[in-house]
Amino acid sequence: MRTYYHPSREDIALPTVLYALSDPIRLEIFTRLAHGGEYSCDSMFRGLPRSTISHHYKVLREAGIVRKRTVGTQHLLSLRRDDLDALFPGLIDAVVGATAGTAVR
Amino acid sequence: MRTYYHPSREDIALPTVLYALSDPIRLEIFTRLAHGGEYSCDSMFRGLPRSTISHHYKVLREAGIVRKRTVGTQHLLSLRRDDLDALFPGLIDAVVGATAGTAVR
DNA sequence: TCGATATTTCGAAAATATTCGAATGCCGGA
DNA sequence: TCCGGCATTCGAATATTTTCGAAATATCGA
Repeated sequence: MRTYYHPSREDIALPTVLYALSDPIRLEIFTRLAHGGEYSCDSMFRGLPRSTISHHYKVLREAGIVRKRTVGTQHLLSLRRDDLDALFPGLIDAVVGATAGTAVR
Repeated sequence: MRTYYHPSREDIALPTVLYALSDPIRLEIFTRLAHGGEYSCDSMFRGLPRSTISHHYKVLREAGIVRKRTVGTQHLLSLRRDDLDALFPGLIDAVVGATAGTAVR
């Protein structure tokens, strides 16, 4: 079973997190995950090349936003809500709330 | 008197805002402004070249985070808190709160 | 062990961002 | 009108990011 690098909680830095969320595709992945549950990578996006999506998963994972585990042949993503809420209280909710408006684009 | 481009409220987009805040220098400018008041550009940073700082001001201004007005020979910066709070409730406070911790780096 | 499925990694091209020194623009006062 | 102070803009070097196709990796089931 394959494992991936995940930063530990104390290595999650705010600028890195903000950067990771500043891309529309990543922001969309983030908001979907924020509504709960784990997603298979495959199930999230169609129409974009796999390698592009994979790149964005990596950015989110290395920023500490997302946790990834492998189950069989699938890779499941979930939000590191526990860590993010502990480090940056209110941030996730504010971002998720902000994307609910029209300003996301 | 010189005027600068400022996006109108409805043109402020979340990814752009998050991007602008994802640079440590800009994040620091942001948090200083978030504590209130207007700052002369000059008074904010010493030790870095003016042109570098000026570049970051521009990014913040064009993202809609900062308002800039010219008074005589000085340029004063202030946070567009009214717009940001209206568009993204809780976001400013969450980011400011997050920088209070050690995770800013 | 072979093939199918799910996803990553590599590599390279194009786009974008950062940094700084030098040159420039704007304003007020002598 | 010329000068000095404050800040921006230009231009160029460097670095980083984004994107995608092709090749590679990992796992499961027949």
